[in-house]
Amino acid sequence: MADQHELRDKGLRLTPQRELVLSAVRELGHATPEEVAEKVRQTHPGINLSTVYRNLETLENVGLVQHTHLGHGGATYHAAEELTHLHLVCGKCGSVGDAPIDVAANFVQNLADDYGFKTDVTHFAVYGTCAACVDK
Amino acid sequence: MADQHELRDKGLRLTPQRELVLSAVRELGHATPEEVAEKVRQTHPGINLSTVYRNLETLENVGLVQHTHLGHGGATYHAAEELTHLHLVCGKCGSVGDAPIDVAANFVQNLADDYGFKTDVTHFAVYGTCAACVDK
DNA sequence: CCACTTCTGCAAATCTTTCGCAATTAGTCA
DNA sequence: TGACTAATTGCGAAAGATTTGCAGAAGTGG
Repeated sequence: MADQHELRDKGLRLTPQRELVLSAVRELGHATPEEVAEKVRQTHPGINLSTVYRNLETLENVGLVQHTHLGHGGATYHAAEELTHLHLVCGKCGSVGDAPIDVAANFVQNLADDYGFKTDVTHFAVYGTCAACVDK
Repeated sequence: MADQHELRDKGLRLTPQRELVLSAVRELGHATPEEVAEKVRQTHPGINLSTVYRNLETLENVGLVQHTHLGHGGATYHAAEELTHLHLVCGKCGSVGDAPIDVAANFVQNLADDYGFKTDVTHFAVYGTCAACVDK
């Protein structure tokens, strides 16, 4: 019911596919369109990949989900309310770690002060080498 | 001649295509493989896109160029010696601004201290809204 | 229940990047 | 300089990801 309201409040139609895509994103935390589709197929086997793509886009337009680039081609989707962390992508092992956005507070402030740039800290991935790989 | 040395010192063969790809990257500053190819075609019309991709990869392996993800699918290449800035990508107008890496020094330090994560600050783009678009 | 508009499924089209292969070419050495 | 060997190029095909056009199906408001 909550779902129904939040989707319809945004002016969207309430379709099973749409609901499932949204809840898949919420359950998965990080997820590529492919992964979302796979998740949705558990309860709705016939769903088409195009539908997943379109719904992710639609949900993003109304602000319920957001995507992040973790480096390669593919985007990764998150539920909007869960976007309280940034991603630390290790170039060696490929792991994706999280860190609270607070660690970037200073950085964001610098960019705002010096360049008038309003940083969307949840939208970019941070590249580097994770602790485990640094030790090697 | 300087070029010849730097390429051969890395154990690479000196082909016209290779040299042209490298100088195209240097002249262009930021460039997608497609843009590099276009630039190279000005003096070497027959060059194949595959060759550009392969040379970019090769040059990256020996450290003469590097790529950055500015958000969408495509990678953007830079000459290694020019990588002294990070990229501020505006989600509204699509502009790509530069900022010296110093503005991130604090941020990088935080990640190192708290997570043992060694950040490659030149490899990621920073997303947000540029000053011009914020004002609107 | 009807009419209207949005969605979905499907297939084909794009776009970008990678691969296999045969022909070409740079670099090395006699 | 003339081979010889391995790296490199061109080309076409292949692969992967995302988008688009359409016709039919489904939700929405009246």
